[in-house]
Amino acid sequence: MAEVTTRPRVRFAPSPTGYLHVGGARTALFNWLFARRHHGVFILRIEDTDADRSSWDMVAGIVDGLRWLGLDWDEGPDIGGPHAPYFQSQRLDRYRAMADRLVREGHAYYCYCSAEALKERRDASQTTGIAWKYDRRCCELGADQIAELETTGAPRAIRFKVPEGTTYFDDLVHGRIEFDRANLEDFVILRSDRHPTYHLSVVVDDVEMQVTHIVRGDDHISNTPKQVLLYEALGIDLPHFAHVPLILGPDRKRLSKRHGATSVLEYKHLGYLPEAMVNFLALLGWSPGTDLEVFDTAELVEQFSLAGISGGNAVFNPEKLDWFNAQHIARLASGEIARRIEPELRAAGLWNDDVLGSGRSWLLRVIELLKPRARKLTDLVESGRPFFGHAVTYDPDAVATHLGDPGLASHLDALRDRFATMTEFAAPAIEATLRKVAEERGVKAAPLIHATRVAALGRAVSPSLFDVLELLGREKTVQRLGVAARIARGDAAGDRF
RNA sequence: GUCCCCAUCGUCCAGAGGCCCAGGACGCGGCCCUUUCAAGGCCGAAACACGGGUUCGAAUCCCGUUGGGGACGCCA
Repeated sequence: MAEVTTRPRVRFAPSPTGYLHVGGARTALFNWLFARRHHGVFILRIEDTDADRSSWDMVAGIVDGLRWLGLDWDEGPDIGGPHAPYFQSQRLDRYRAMADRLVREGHAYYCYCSAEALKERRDASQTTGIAWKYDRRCCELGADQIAELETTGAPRAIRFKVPEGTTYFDDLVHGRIEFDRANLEDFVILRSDRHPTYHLSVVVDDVEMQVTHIVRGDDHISNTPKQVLLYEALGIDLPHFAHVPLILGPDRKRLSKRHGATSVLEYKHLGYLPEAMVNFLALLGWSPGTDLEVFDTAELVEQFSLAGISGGNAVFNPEKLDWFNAQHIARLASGEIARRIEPELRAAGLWNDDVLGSGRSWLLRVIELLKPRARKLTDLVESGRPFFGHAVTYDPDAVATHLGDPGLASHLDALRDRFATMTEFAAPAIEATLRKVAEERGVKAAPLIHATRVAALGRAVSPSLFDVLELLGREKTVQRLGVAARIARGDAAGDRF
């Protein structure tokens, strides 16, 4: 089973639920990576046969999610394509025509059993303990019985007539999978309201859209034999199937809302980079076969192969996602980071239009300094606050441990005076000055450094203090040192917290 | 219940009969660096579910058990 023939055509076919969840995102990603890797076509198709919910609004969440991840499609509802429309709800006539043809050719038949009657029989079989399967009642109807039912105008659905025997298909991730058709019932392909069921619509669309590889979730394995039967009845060669394992929550249950964030867009708002999300998702169930793990999207495209997909389900590991995010932030150019956090900085009232001009390089240097310790973009906004804002918010614990000693006040005053008068306010000189002041006053440098950090930023952790002060600038440093001295004395405590 | 899929460290993966007393990564512990916190470097604890085969040899092949997951709709 050759994985790739010529130019593969794959599709991502979500139901319009309003948002793209993590599992769907990974399925879409695998399809996209495969298409891009082999210069094929990635199709976006909306499976909304069930509903009147076929508006573009309903798919907006999914589309936004895909766009955020950078997964672009070559054919789809918004851009059209040679097989438009890409909303199943707009293709109903095709499914009906196909269902009618299957009846005509003897592969399907009308079923007049009502939903209620079916339920009754199903429930009855439950008590006997025998697994329920449609009893084929309508398949065995005589011509006169059918004629009679037709005259009463009874609603009729169309069922596919499952032949005896065995059905198999060669799955690209699982190998050959066989099903005894005795376990398959005559499934409905067209409801009594003439709307298709999933089995019919996927097959019809995949055939018409010339999909060559069906890459979808594991949960579809048991649907596949029914679809294989449909392909065979239609006399059409099977596409390749690749069923990818599901993503599970920490409790090993299928990932769902109760596991927290499941919409990819939520991750955007939590400060994750799309390239990190893509990287993480790609390696959840797939491996390039090497020890490397951090890849940008282009590298992923280059290495992707369906053969590298593993067969078992994967548990979503948020800590590892965080790590990937940190790795990608560290690799991102500061200018790009600035561009991405601008909205957040603006929203937090921390954006100074200055940074578009003369302050630009200063902004980039601040980001450069903060970058290595950020796991999320939101960390950058948070840790950047004392740099961008004017007011300092003092962490009470930091103040208590590092500015709690009133004896510190005079040292801070001395340091402030020296900072105010030293010539070049740059990191090496700042460090030399501080150490000198400490030495002159007979105190260790460490406590003074810690106190100065709290003075400058209001918190006990930060990048190297001397770099921090240089970027903060002499003016703010001196001013904040003054405030800190008053806090140490106990004067200013009341209005600063 | 029936059918199907899966089974290597807590988690994600590598391993396609000897290279494996099992390798990488996250997380965890320790050390180094150091003004704090990260980053980085080094070290460490941590797994082939179980039982039978096959074979000179099995994490790798076969069977069974157990465990986990999925599907059993006129949902997709």
